[in-house]
Amino acid sequence: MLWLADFFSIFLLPKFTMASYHFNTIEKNWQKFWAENQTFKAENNSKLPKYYVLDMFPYPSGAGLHVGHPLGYIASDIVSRYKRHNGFNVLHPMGYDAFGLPAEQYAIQTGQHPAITTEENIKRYREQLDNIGFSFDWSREVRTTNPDYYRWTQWIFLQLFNAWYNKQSDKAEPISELIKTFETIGNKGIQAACEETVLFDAAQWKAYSEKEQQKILLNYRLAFLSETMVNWCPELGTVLANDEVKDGVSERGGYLVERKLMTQWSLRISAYAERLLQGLDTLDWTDSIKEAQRNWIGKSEGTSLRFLLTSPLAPLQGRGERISAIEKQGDDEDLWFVTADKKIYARLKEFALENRKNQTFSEDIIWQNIRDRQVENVKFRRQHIIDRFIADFVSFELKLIIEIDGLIHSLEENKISDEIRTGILNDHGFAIIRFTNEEVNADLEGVLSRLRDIIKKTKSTSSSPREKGVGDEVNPHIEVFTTRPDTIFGVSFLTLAPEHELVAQITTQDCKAAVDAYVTASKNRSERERMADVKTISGQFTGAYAVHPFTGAPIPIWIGDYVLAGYGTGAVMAVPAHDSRDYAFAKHFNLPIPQVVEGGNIELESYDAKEGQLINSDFLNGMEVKVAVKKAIEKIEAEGLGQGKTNYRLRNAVFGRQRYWGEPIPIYYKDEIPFAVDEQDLDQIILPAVDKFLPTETGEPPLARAANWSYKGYPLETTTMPGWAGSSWYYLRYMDPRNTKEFVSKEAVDYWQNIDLYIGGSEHAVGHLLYARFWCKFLKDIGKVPFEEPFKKLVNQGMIQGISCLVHRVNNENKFVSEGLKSKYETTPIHIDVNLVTNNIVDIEKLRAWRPAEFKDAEYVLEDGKLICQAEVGKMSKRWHNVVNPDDICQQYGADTLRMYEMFLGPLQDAKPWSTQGIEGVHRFLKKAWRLFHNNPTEDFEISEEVATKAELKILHKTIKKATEDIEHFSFNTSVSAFMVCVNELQDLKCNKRSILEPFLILLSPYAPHICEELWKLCGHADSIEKASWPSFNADYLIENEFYYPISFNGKVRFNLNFALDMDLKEVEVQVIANEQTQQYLEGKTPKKVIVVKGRIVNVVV
RNA sequence: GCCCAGAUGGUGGAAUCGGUAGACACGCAGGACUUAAAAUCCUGUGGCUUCACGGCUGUGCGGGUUCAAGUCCCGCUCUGGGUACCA
Repeated sequence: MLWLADFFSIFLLPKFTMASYHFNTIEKNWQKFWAENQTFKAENNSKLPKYYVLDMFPYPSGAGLHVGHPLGYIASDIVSRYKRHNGFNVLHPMGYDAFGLPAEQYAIQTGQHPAITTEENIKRYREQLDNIGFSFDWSREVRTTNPDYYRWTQWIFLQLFNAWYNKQSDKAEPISELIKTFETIGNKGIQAACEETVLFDAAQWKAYSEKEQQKILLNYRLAFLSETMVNWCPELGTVLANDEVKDGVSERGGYLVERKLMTQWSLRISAYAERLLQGLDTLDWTDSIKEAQRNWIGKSEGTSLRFLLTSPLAPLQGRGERISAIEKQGDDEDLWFVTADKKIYARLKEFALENRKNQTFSEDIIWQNIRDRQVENVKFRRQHIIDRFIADFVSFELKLIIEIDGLIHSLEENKISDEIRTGILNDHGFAIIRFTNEEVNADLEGVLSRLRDIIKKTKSTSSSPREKGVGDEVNPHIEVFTTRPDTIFGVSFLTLAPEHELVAQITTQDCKAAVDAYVTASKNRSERERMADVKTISGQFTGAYAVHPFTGAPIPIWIGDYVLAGYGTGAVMAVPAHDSRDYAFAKHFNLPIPQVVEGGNIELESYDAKEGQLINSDFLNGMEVKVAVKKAIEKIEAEGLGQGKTNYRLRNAVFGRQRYWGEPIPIYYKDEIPFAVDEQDLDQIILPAVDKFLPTETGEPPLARAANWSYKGYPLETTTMPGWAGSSWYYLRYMDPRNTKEFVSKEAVDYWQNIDLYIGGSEHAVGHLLYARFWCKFLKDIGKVPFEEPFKKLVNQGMIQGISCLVHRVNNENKFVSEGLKSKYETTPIHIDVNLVTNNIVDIEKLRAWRPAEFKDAEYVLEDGKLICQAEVGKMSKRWHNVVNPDDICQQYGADTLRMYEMFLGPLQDAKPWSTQGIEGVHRFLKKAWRLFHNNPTEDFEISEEVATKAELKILHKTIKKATEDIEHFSFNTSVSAFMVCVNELQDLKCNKRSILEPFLILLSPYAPHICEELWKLCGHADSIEKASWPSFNADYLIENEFYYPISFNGKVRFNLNFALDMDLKEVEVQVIANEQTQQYLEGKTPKKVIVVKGRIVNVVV
C-alpha cells in the first residue's frame, strides 16, 4: 500500500489539490472573470469622485509588445486599482494610435491594405495586454483609424478652419464673426495672429470677389494653406514636422530630409505660444519636460532697433511696376519704403494708388487747399503708407497726419479700432488730427483755420534738435532684434542673413561679385551641410555702412550664414565682445571687438554672461547689465529707434502629408479655393479605395488615385493629416467613445474633466504633448471643453533597454570561446538570442539548435565548463536578438510576477536594462505569500480566526503606511520591498490570521491582482477583491515605548543602549555617561557636549 | 556650447526631515532536507585588518558648513537625456 500512496503523492496530488500556486490557471480564470463581469467598467453618471488615469496609447507595430512597453501601463494600473479601493470612479481606458508609416510602408511593398495589417497587429497587442491582467475599461477602446473616431478629428479640423485668433481677447473666435467685422469696418485695427495681409475697409471688402475674400480669410484661419518651407523626405514621400527630423534625417528610418517650398496645410499653433508657455507653470510635470517645451517655444524678450544706412538704396532692378502712374504724379515713392511695414508694402501700395485715384469729395477739397505748401509752407503728401496704415495726408516735417473720416468712423465699434490705429501711429511719433466729411463740406474755412492753428503750435513745440524717427530719413534702415540692448555701444558691425531682402540693394559695386557668389553658395548648401558645418565661419562684406544710432559712427554691414533669415528680422547687431558667434566672426575677419561689460578675458573669448558693469557706454556707464537693459530699451523707445519686442521660436505646425494612411482632410476646392465640407457630410469623407498606395505618376498623393474623390462635384483635398492629429484629442473621446452626435458630450467632459495622471515616454516631450495642449486650449476657446490643460500630472516612465549577448568566434575557425578566454584568440563578437542565455551563461544545446548552420557543429572553448557571453546594454530590437516578449515571462512565472518584477526593477522614471536576474526573487515572494494562507505539510488552505497580536498588527500597519505613501509618490519599487518585508516577518511569526492577511491582500492586489483575487475568494468572499476598501492606517499600532539608541562618539557609532522613549533627555544623557562602555571610549576625558535626539541618536562630543 | 537629470557593494537598488549607509532582492559561499534533482529553509556576504573581541576605512573627485553630511554649500570629473549658429 505504501507504493500506492507514494504514487499518488508524487504524480497526482500536486495536480488535483489547491496546494501549490498554479499561476497560469489562476490568472486565466480571473482574466475571464473580470471580462465577463465588466469589473472595471467606468460609469459616466456616478456620484463618486472621479479619477482619470491615462496611458499614452500605443502604435500597434508588427513586432508586438516587448517587456518595455507594459512598464508604464503596470504603474497606471496600480494607481487605478488603488484609487478604486479608495472609492473613486476611475476612468482607465486603452486604445490604439494606428495611423502611421510602418503599416503604410508594408502596404506599398505588399499591396495589403494597411487596415488589414493594423487589425492584425491590434489583435496581437490586445492578446498580449490581456495576458498581463490590466484593469482597462475595454468598452471604451478607441482607434484613431476608425471612421467613427476620425470623423471627429476631421470635425476639430473644421473648427480650426473656421476660427481665427483674436489677439485682443487672446482667444480663438469664429471666422463668421470676423467676416461680419469686415463687412462693417474692414480689417483696420483688427489684431489677429495672421499672415501678411492688406488693409481694406467695408466697402472694399464687399467689392472683392468671393475668391479674393476667401484668399484673405485664409490668412486668418487657424487651419490654413500656405507656401512654406517644409521638411520633405523623398524616401518616405512625405513632409515631416520639425520634431520628426533629427540631424537632417528622418527620425523614423533615418532617410535624408531636404528643405522644399510647398503649399501645405498648417495649424497656427504660434498664436498660442504665450499661453502654451504660461500654462506650463500650472502643471505637475518634471522640470526636464517643462524645460524641453519652454526651449521649443523659445521665447526671447528684447527690442527691435533700427540702424539707418549711410547712403540711399541702389535702384531696384527689374521692377517695372515702379514706373507707374504714381511717379508721373511726382511723388517720391521711395519714402514709402521707410515708413511702410515693408512686409505688406506691396499690397498696401495697390490700395494707396487706388485711393488716390478715387479720392472722396472732401478729401479732394482738402488736397486742393494744402498741396504745394499752401498752408504755412508745410509740405503734405497724400495717401501715404505708414506702418500698416494708409494716412490720408501727412507732413513728415511736423509729423502730423490729417484724416478725413467718413460716417463709418463714428460707429461705436470703429472707435476702438481707430484708437488702436492712432496708438500705433503715435508710437511712430505722429500726431493725428481728424476732420469729418461733414465738417469739410459745411465749413471748409473753419477746418483750414483750425489746421493752421495746429500747424503753428506744432512748429513751435517740435523744435527738437534731433529729428529722428520714421519718415524723416530719406535713407532706408536695417532693423535688428536683440536681447542685449545694453551692449549697443559694443556694436562693431551688422550681419544680415544671406537671404535678407536688402542685401542686393545695399551692396556696393566693388563688393557685388563676392556677395552674389556668397549668397548663391549658401542657397545651395543643404540644411544638412549647414548643420554639419557649424564651425566653419564664412561671410562677406557688402561695402555698405550703417549709422550707430547713438554715436553716429559708421558700422560696416556684412552678410553671414550664421544669421538665420527665418528668425527675428534676419539681421543682427554684432557685439563680438559679448556674443560668442559674433566673436568668432570678428576674430575670423579681423573686426574690432570693443568691450562694454566688465568681466571675462576678451583676448581669449567673448564674455556672454549677463552680469557685470557697463563701460565705454555713454549713458549706460556704471550700470549693472540688468539695469542697463531696461535703460537702453527706454532710451531706444523714447528716441523712436525701436520697440521692446518678444520673439518666439515656435513655428506653425505643418498639417498635411502626401500619404494614404491618415485622416482625409475634409476640404474641397472650388476655383482653387479651399472650402469646408459640411459637418453633417463628414461621414462621406472616409478613406477611399485606391489601386496602389503610392503617389500618382504626376506626383499627386495616393488619394488622387481614388475614383470619384469629390464632394458636391468639386475635387476633394488629397493630402491626409499627420500622425499627431488623432492623438491630440483621444483622451476626450474615451469619456464618451460611442457618441455619434458630438466628439464628446458636455455632460461627460464636465464630469471627467482633465487627466489626473498621464503616464508615457519622454520621447513625446515636445511633439504630442505640445500639440495636445494646443488643441485643448483651442477647444476651450470655442467652448467645447471646460479646461485649458489636458494633463494635470505627467509621469515619464524610463525606457527598458535590452541586453544583447555576444559570443566570440575565433577568426577563420568554427570555434567559439568563453568571454574570459577571448584575449588568447583573435575573435569577432556575434549577437545571439538573449533567450539562450541565463546569467551570462549560454545554453550551448539551445544555441546549437537556434542556428544549426552556424552553431551545431562548432567547437566550444569553455571556462569552468561554461560558455560565458559578453553582455551589452542597448535598445531592445529584433536586430540584436534581445527582444523579450512579456508572454514568455507570463508563461514561465505568471503575470503577477511580471507586474511586480517590472515595478521592483527600480524607480519608474529611470531607464534600466531588462534582465531576468532577480525575477526569481519576486516569484519566490509570491509563493511565500501563497504559503502564508496554506497549512505547511498538508498544503490545504487554512487561515485562523484568532485575534492578532500587537506584533502582527504592527507589521500590518507599517505596511499599510508604506504602501499608501509609496503609491502616492509613485515609488513602486520600495512598496514591493515593503511587501516582501511584511511577508518575511509574518512568516517568522507563523501568522495566518484573517484579520492580518485580508488587509494585506488588499494592499498587494493592485500589484498582483490575480493571486490576490484567488486568495480573497478562498478566504470566503463572493465578490471581487476590487470592491474591497483600502485598509485604514492606525498610527497607534506603531507607537514604541522604548528605543535602542545608537551611542556615537564624535559622530562614530560605537554601541547601542535601550532607553524608554518618554525618558527625560537629561536622564538619558546621565545614563549614557554613566555607562561602563562609554567610560571606555572616553578614556578618562570629560565630554564637551552630549547631544540626545529623541528616538534617533546620542552623540558624545569628546 | 546651453538646459535638465544623475553617479551608493559583484548586480538592481534603499536610506521621504542632516541623525546607526547598504533596506529589499539577485548573485556568491557554506549548511539542512533528499537515493538524487527540483522546490523549500537556515547562516554568512562593502573593503582592508585581526585566531578572535575589535580596529581602520567607505556613498564619483577636491574643499567647506555642522555635535553629526550619501543628504546642505562652493569648485571639478564623468555618465545619460534634451536642444542648438534663435541674436
